[in-house]
Amino acid sequence: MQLRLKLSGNDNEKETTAKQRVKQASERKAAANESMSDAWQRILSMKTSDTDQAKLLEVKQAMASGKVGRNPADVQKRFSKAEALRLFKDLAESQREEKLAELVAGTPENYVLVSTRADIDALIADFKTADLVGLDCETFGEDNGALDPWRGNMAGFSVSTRQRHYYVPLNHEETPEGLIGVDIIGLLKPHLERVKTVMHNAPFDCKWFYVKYGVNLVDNLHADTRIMAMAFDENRSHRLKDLITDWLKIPSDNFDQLFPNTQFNKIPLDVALPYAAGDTEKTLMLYDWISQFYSKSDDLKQIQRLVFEIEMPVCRQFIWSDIHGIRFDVEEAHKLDEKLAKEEAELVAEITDMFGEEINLNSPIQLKKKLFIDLKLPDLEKGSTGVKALKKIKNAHPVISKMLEYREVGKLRQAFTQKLPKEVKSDGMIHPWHNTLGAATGRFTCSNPNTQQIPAKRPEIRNLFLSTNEDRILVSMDYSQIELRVLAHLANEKELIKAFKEGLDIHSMTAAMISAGKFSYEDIEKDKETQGSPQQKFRKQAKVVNFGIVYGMSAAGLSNTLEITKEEAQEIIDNYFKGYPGIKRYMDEQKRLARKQGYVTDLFGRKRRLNSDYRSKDRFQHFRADRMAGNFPVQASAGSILKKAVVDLQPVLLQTNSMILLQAHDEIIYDCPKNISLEELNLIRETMENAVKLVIPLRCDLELNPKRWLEKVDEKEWFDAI
DNA sequence: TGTGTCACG
DNA sequence: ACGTACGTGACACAA
Repeated sequence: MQLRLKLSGNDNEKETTAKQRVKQASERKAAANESMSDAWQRILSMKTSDTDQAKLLEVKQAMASGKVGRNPADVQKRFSKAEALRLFKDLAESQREEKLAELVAGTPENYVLVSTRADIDALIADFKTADLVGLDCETFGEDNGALDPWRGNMAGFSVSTRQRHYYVPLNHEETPEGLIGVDIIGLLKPHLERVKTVMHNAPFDCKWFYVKYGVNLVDNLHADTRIMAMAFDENRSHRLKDLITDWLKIPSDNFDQLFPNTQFNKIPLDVALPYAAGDTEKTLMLYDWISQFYSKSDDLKQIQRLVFEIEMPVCRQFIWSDIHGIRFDVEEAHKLDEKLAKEEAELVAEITDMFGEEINLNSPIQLKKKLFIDLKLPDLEKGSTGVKALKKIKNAHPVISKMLEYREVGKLRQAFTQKLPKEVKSDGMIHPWHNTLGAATGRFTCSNPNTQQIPAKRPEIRNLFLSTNEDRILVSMDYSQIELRVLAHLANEKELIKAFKEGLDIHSMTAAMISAGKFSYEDIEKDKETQGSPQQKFRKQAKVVNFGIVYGMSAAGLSNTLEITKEEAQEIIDNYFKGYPGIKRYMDEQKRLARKQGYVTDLFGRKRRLNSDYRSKDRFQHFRADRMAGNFPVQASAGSILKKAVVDLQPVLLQTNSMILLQAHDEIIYDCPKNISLEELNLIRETMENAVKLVIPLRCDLELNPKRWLEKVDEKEWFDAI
């Protein structure tokens, strides 16, 4: 076990100039006159970043205790900060080697490196008696391929039963002789697919096993400790290492510190064993640690139900979604990108012309200088060059509207037409990573790529997403006004409930409310499409208010977005709350609860813990927490309703031969057979609508996109033709 | 690595 | 003294 690190280049080999010789001579003189403690005092009093300062102090201590010493070649020179930092590297390296040696020497008796056929049999025997097995795979690959099962490779995986902890090497540079020619996966597959497992960040391991080896770990996945931890405390780091250190008080090794810039397949097996098997042992321990709390209170029992009845099934469902992926039209994407590139180039030329010089239009610093100093345009947003700020000064100079166009085109290219084709894997599909419990509110997040932020206003990007094949169609179903419906239910706001029950246009309803008697609901409805009418203006404002109120918007905030005075904004808010007194009551109650209990909950018992925010000395932080307290139950309940729907949908998906491909908070994109019947689609729709019983009904809108996302086909025409 | 900007619900 | 709309992820720039 020897890991070698590249040593930095040898200074002596460098050519010495006359100037350097003079400098060295004076340094030698200085060095002769300066004691080490003086040198340290000098160095430590220099202006240094916090991390460097910490490093320097560590070096000073290590030198004092003789752990590290000056390089003989440097002794003649004056001791410098640079030399001290070089010593830190040496120190870190020797500590690392020490640590690795310790790790290997301290490998527990019940840790087994699987290196023979007999070891595999022992593992299988343990599988047969294990109630729960911890599992974790180690991966490697060029260019972040270690995070991508469609590009990288699995070095091996670890398995923990409660008795023993195994590391199974699959693709290490070092192959145990006893495993040459042995079909390890083939032997273990039936057992891996049968045991109940627990993993930390299960989607990662499940995807690797399925994509690389066709091993299905999804169906028997019992628990994901990352999800358990998130439900237990949404406000902290959920890395296994951090959870183990903070909750179980067990120190844990950090891979990057132990193996800087090293791929896992290059790691000697005697080190890989304690490191990898350590992780699965800790995963099991973390599982047990969290589990013991579930019986401690009703709240925690509710959290347990949330995890095992909602979160885990949803997690499993979306692992399949991501593995399946969504087809993407690379060719059309390139064409679109070329078209946009032309537009962009023209805009850049025009803008450069108007600016009189070439600047980087993507640099806020350069743009700020150009607009507010060179062109002396009014700076109304504290130096911001964001869309909002630019729109305000649109009339001050013709270049502004060009800038806005450039921004739009540039964004579309860099974030979508340039980026998305790179995400297409060898199977022609985009495989996003849905993190089913990614947001503190319980909502999903999505990455690589984030399909939740594909432009919705311009159809051309969504149009690049295709149905899986000729026999399948895309279907999208989105909950109509789910957050406002949830708010009406939670707040028990009679007017809002009535409006939803009668199927009224909710924004028009609010418009009538904030017009304070000037217009009735009918007045607004009659003229809401009339360009420039006060009715239309009120409805537009009402839409902003309906959303804003859920976010805990203040008069200042509303005046900003509506570009009205604070007084006018306050009046709108007052009218809103006068019209919907239940909402005011509800929001105040949530704040009160949050301040009293330190948390608020959603319809499913999901919690948002805000006590640390309220402990802050910063009063702004308290107001922020108040807004979160008001917003959380609404956002979280809506999100949880969708998750409950996903659980309820499982038999329906089987029955209708359908798949879920994507999710965007209040919307699900399905892959369905081309010959799916209207009755079957309605079954899916009704399952979503009936996920929970609220005082008002939930409604889902259905859209058929047979070939391309957002390319709508009329329902009636489609079924008549089929 | 942090900041600004902007895409989504 | 000030902040003044919730929740995200991705990119380019600047340090």
